[in-house]
Amino acid sequence: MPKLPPLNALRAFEAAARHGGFIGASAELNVTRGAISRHVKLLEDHLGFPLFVRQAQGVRLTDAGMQFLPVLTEAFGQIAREADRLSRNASELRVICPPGTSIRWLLPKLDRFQKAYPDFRLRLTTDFYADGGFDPIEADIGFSVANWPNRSPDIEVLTLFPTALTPACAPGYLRDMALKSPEDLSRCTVLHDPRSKTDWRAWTDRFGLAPVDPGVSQTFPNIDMATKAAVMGVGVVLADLVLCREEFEAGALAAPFPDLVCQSPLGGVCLLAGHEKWHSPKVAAFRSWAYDVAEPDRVMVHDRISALNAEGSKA
Amino acid sequence: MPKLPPLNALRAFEAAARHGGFIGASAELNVTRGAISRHVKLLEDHLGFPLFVRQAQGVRLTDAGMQFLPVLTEAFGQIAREADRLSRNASELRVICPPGTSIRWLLPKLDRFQKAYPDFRLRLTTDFYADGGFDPIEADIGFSVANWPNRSPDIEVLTLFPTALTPACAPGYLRDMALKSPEDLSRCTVLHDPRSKTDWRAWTDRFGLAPVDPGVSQTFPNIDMATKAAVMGVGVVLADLVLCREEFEAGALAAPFPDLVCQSPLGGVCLLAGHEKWHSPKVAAFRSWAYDVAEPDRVMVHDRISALNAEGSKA
DNA sequence: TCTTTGGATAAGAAAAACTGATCCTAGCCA
DNA sequence: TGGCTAGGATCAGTTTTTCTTATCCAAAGA
Repeated sequence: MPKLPPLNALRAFEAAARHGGFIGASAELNVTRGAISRHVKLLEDHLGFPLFVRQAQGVRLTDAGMQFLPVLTEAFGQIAREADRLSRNASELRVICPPGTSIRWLLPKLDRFQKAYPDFRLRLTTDFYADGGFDPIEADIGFSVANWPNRSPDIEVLTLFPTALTPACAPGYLRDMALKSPEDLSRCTVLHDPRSKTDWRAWTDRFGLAPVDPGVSQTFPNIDMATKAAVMGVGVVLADLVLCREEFEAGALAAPFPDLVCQSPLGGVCLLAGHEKWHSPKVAAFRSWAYDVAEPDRVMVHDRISALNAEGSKA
Repeated sequence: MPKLPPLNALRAFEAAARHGGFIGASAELNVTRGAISRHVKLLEDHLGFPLFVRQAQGVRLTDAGMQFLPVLTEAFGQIAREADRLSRNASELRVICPPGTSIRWLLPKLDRFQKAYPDFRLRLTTDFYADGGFDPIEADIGFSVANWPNRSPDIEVLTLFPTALTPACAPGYLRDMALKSPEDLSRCTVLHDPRSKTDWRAWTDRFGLAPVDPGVSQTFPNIDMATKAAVMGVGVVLADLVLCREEFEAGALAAPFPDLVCQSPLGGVCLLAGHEKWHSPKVAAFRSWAYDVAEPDRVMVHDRISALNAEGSKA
């Protein structure tokens, strides 16, 4: 096994050869001429043959030096490029998040993340099947629900906030339809997203009600569109207190049965990633940030649920 | 232009990754575990991401580390192999020498060179047109004559000894032919090598003689064969006092006209090489050795010529 | 001849790398 | 359960390396 010459001397020689002199190399490496001179001499002593011919006006490569240079340039270049690529990769945080959670919760907060961690370049995809995007496998961290079935065992999970559900519609719609009791929902238009059939069932089950069998229902590709339709007065949506928090607080959505709040059987919104990625610095930074940012939502849901429980036991 | 990480740290990481642990690396690099640990940490800090996952029973490469390792191994390998190749190359001394000079002068002395410089592996070729040998252009140093026409100007030359010529033949031949004066040569068989026609002419010119026009002449491919034929009593050769020194001293060759010694117009036997090779350590070693070894021959020819000059002016 | 360019060199200062000792953690084994 | 072991991390102190600063020096050009 051939032995490796002193590496810093190799670098000094490579720079000197590339610049055609020690002065150029000393500028590139931020050292003095003397340092380069000593490095080159050391390397020549190590190799046992000269790399430069010393002339009055500088140096000229020997044949051996001429043969050595391209090998070094290429080798160092490969190392530098790969190190750079890996660094870029490490500073790029690839997040995958379903469209509803993304638009209604994550996106409005992301600029705060960028301010807090300006070194990370965040790439978000909301489309698990995107062509032009990145493979979900390649993502560093993803948003999901806590009780997703068949979760691989070495995946780490952190719940950001529980999913608390209650029917909601535009205030005008509520007035027009005169919604007094859950049975009145049969007269309404129910606005679905792909998850909400299970959730409606959980909601009726939770409060011992008959399944809701509306006259009209519409299905939207995600929770955001269903919610927007509800705000426009199209019908009733099973709203997430957190994801629809803004609409509730602005009065754009009203809850006809504010006491009938249940949690989703799929669990709350959570972050998840494989063990190694989970503990990488960039993902650790993101999840700690996300957990902090979700604090008010966790508190809000918690307070609401406890208040209802207290009221229920009091009644 | 991507920046190069600390090179010694890279080497430490590469060794550690290859050995699957810091202890193996510390053995390979002859340092302690702690040194490897610090190097790896330094590199991780520089890159901004971890290369190893630390576990109770040692370390495991991260994805990034796994991607980095083969690049480093390959780059370091290329450097080490090329350095090794160049070192071997530098220790190989390629000498080109005409057959006569080679057999009659150089070869008998070469074992002394090997003893003096055991690190050099000497490759000698006597054939400028050899197929299996090496290109004369690739030779490090060559033997020639000092006054070769059209010599390229940046070629350095060192004359080892002058070429002093006088006719010579076996003592029996001399007796049988009763050689008394140069004119008697016309009765002899003259033994030629490719150079000797010019030299005969120089010899006759030098002493104001008519050109030798022998009844019989034979031509040999090199001076060694012509000399051997002369020793066998075939005819007369224009002998070089140095190259035929052994035969003269052993009495195998006799000079019919010992006072008629001239120097070759082509000059003495010399070493030559391009400027750069000339000053390389291995060639410098060889030529200084060769010059020393040629000392007795220089002295012998010098003494002989001065003696003749003194005698000539006295007469 | 004098100046400029570019490298070589040496002494001392600064930085780095290394060692040796000690600490720490997780698995292992009785 | 607790000691044992393997393998790293860390720290203080020392050794080595490396760098700088300040001269030299040689050759080319003005």
